[in-house]
Amino acid sequence: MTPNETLVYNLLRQTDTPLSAYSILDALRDQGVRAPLQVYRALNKLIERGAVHRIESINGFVACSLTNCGERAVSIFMLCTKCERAAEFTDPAIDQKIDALANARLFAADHKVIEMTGLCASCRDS
Amino acid sequence: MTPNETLVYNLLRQTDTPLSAYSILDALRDQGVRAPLQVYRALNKLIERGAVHRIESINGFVACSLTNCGERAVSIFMLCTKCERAAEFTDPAIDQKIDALANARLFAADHKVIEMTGLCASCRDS
DNA sequence: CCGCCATTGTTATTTTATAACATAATCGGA
DNA sequence: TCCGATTATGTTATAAAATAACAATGGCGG
Ligand SMILES: [Zn+2]
Ligand SMILES: [Zn+2]
Ligand SMILES: [Zn+2]
Ligand SMILES: [Zn+2]
Repeated sequence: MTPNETLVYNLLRQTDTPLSAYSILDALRDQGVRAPLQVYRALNKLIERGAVHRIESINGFVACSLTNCGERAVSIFMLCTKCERAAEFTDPAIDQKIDALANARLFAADHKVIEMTGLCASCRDS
Repeated sequence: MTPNETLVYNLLRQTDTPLSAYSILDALRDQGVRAPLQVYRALNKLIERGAVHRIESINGFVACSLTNCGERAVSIFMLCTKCERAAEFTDPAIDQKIDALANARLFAADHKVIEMTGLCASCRDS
């Protein structure tokens, strides 16, 4: 892991809310990260190796909170619109059903995304 | 449906590849649409009523190809990276399993996204 | 006719991501 | 050791996507 990747990864692991690339940049500016590309390059490498996930629906990035999240099964994210926390899960049964749907259509999937937005358990009653 | 919404919706129905808001703008410029906001406003209204879907992973928009796609079940998109076509499906069993996962976590979902990228049936052999 | 409200139009700005190019560090073989 | 290739970095500029702020229009009910 290169220095820039380490900086980005350690920052992401400290939070359970997705960060935008530019907020990562701001947070790391005093540690030598000065340009968006430095952040995006680090993020892309981290994503490639499964250490970080991109949250498509909010243009954010989170560290993977599961072990061995590599391409085994799709990650399912629950994104709270109030506290902004992201919770990551996998569900082999759902994954298998999605694969079956793709196979039935002869679609060769190389990346799968499942995201939900709504209110988390602690935000829904308050 | 307002004039701008009609323009955007009719354009989206003519294609099976997702369009970006700015390519919609370009296509409708000679019909009086001049600013991004006119497109985004129309898109938001169309999305609200389920006539159009946003494809999160590519910042694109497609007309719904199913009947009564309203909030009943989640839409599942297969996005070909070669021909760029988007195919939309629903699968009640998958939808039910995702709801069960959310319920088990006490998460109140108001929007669900499932997207796959890869090669479609016709592009994978060629 | 008048006030209300939804729709539209316009300019400017913010946010997100990449292009293009230059530089430095690393590493393996001649 | 020297060289060439690859990999990582840094920098500036630009493209792409989305929204803010504000003004003007156009029905429509009273
Ligand atoms: Zn993960
Ligand atoms: Zn919450
Ligand atoms: Zn649909
Ligand atoms: Zn295809």
